[in-house]
Amino acid sequence: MSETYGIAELAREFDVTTRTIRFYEDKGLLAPLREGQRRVYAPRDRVRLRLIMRGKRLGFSLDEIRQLIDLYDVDPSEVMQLRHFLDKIHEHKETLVGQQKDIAETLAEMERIEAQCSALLSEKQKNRQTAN
Amino acid sequence: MSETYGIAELAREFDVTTRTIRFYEDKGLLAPLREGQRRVYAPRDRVRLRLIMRGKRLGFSLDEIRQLIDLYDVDPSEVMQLRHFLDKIHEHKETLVGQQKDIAETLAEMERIEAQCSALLSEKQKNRQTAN
DNA sequence: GGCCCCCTTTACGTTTACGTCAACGTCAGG
DNA sequence: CCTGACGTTGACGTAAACGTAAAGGGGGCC
Repeated sequence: MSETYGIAELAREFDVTTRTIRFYEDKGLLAPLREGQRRVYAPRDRVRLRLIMRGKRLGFSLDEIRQLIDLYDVDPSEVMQLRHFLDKIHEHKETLVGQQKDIAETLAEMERIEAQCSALLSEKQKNRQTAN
Repeated sequence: MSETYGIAELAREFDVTTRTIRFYEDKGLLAPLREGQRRVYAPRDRVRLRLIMRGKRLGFSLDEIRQLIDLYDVDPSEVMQLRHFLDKIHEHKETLVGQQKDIAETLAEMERIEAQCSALLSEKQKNRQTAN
């Protein structure tokens, strides 16, 4: 029995508004089934939503995110575009590797500043000790 | 002799428009000197611009980026806020580590898909071989 | 002097990613 | 039957991050 979800349920789980979820549907990022009017979300929609959130945390636009998650369910029978598909993956990979580098650099600097700052702090402490 | 730069010069180097650079100034991310009307950028402004671009690649808002680069030139004499300062650094570090995780996951999936896809492609090639 | 290039400010336009009503349907509980 | 929770579409509002056009100053050079 594949589980299903209501829109409010997903909204709560991912800490977004229902408006947001509908917006993503408008933009073609989600395509839930309908029960009459009401949207019914399958597990795959939930997975997609998780991917969307992850993409957002990495600063991608909804358009880029759509391209990204479309990579997850390409029809392998249409191999006509397989090369092109691999190219897109390479693009994304390069972007991500670039981000890894940016993060590593930034983290290094953060820790440099942090160390410097901690040193200053502990020196202040020592001064208070000797002042006693 | 500390080198200086014109706005167009920096714009070319970082591949943004002059409008963008002025916009960053409006938002308090840059504060170049003036020679009459004209903006004159020192090396530290150039460094800041580089930090801005890096922040953007990581998906931070200009506001977050301003907070980030403000961390780089805090006055160490004002140790009153040293604790608070360390806290901010920790926040940023956590965000970055989270992003690292997100990227690692995404990259892993990309490579999974890629491998799967490559396998399919080479199989196609084999079929063409046997068809000959 | 005329042209070109770089610079300036002011101001309105645009895209993205939603927020915020409004106005209405549906179903369960009291 | 009424209320309240949850859902729907549609339309307008908004903040961020610039783009773009208008209107002009100043300098170099041929």
